[in-house]
Amino acid sequence: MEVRFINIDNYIDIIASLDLFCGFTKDDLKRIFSLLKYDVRVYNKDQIIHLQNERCDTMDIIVNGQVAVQHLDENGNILLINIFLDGDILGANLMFSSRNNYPMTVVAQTKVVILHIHKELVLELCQRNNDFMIGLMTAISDRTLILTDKINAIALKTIRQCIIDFLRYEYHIQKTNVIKLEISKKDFAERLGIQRTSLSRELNKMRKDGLLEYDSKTITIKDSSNM
Amino acid sequence: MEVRFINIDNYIDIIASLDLFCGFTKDDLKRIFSLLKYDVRVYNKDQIIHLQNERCDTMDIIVNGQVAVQHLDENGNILLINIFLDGDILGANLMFSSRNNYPMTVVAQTKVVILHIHKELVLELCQRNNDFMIGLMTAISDRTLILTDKINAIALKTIRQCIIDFLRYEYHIQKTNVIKLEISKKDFAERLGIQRTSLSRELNKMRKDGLLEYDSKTITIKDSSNM
DNA sequence: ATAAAGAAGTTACTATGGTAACTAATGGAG
DNA sequence: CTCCATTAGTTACCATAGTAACTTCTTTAT
Repeated sequence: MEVRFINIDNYIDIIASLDLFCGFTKDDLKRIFSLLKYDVRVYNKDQIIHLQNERCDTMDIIVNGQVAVQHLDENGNILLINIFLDGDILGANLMFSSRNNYPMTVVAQTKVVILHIHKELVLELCQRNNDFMIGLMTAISDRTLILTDKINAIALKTIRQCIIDFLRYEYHIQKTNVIKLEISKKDFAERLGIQRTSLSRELNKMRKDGLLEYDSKTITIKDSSNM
Repeated sequence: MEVRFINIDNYIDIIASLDLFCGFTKDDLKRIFSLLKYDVRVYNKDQIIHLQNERCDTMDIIVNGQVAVQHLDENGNILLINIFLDGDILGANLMFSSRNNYPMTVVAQTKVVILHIHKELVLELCQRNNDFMIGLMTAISDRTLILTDKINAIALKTIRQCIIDFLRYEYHIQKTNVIKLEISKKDFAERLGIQRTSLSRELNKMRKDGLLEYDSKTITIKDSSNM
């Protein structure tokens, strides 16, 4: 559970390259960050970065690595909301909202370097630079879309419908009937918030119904007319 | 399906009283709105204000009335996301996000008066007044909380768990075991995204299990230890 | 006051999907 | 290369909740 504290200088190039800071020069950033209202920390894979209900005092920028935001229930069932990557921002919405507790759990998916910027510094950056404010606004607005997409993806749907929606979406992206799975079946199940065995069973049924074929790495759409 | 167009002057007092416009005088507002990048419209109960996937070009302020944001599936099943009231803002997130189609359906719950402000005017107001921008930021941030709350409320839960969560929350608000229902059972079911009959059945089971009593207006918690 | 509409309750039937308890396959680490 | 851990697949069993087709109770409008 090691959390290493790290000097900002090692990361100033990466930070300066983020869209959010495009209105600042490296020297600006060095000066601003010298005010010390930030931490850079390293988290190991599977380490919890923020627990649900934990108070939020910092805006987090992922400098390097992958972070999962997930809903957990009391039995440990997981619904993955989204994976965030290098340059993505977490907690910005909680900084400006009327409540500031993490509504979900944030977990490192890989080794992750995170820049935690304290609230006062965020507000200062907003005042100092309009592009920064607009950038934050966009980040927060996009967050609402991730959440509505998630609701649309899971609400009122059977497992089969979720699978079909996923395949439709991936067909649209990959432009082929042979959909390459970038994630494990286990992770796919978590993404839909269902049991792995239930996913397995439904894929099997769909194969029997002649809708698709699949192996561990791909799903091949056979009959798109009935999906 | 009548949509009446109305002059802003009738509503300038109400608009000026909204938190969002606290940084503007009535004269400021009259001058700004004279630029004509807005509409005021009246919608009747049950009229659709924005359909899912419809493009969003305006930020909507509810001047008067109630509006429901809901997820609909292909069979017409409803999951109510939230009810918005006088002074609430809709679509602000879509204005700043990288995608701008309504992810859900917006329906008038009562007769509603809505101020539709066009994107350019919103951006102008942001530049002109920092309080307006901060106000928008808060509105959008709070929207993410509504959505995460909704996901937490329905994801991975049985009907009984949803009912218990609702009662716990209402107990916390109403501070009595006799929970007054402000909504119909039908609406309650929509809020949980379930069938009305399933809600009915589960309430019945919970009564048989000695957890609660209920009638059309109230639910009385009998055994909070097992909830 | 009464009809008509809407909300609420009931229940038999059924499909969906979670649980548990396995076996089989895959893939790193040493 | 082979162990061990992780991931994947299978299936019997059962609980949950949707569907449909009713009845009964409330409102509301005339």
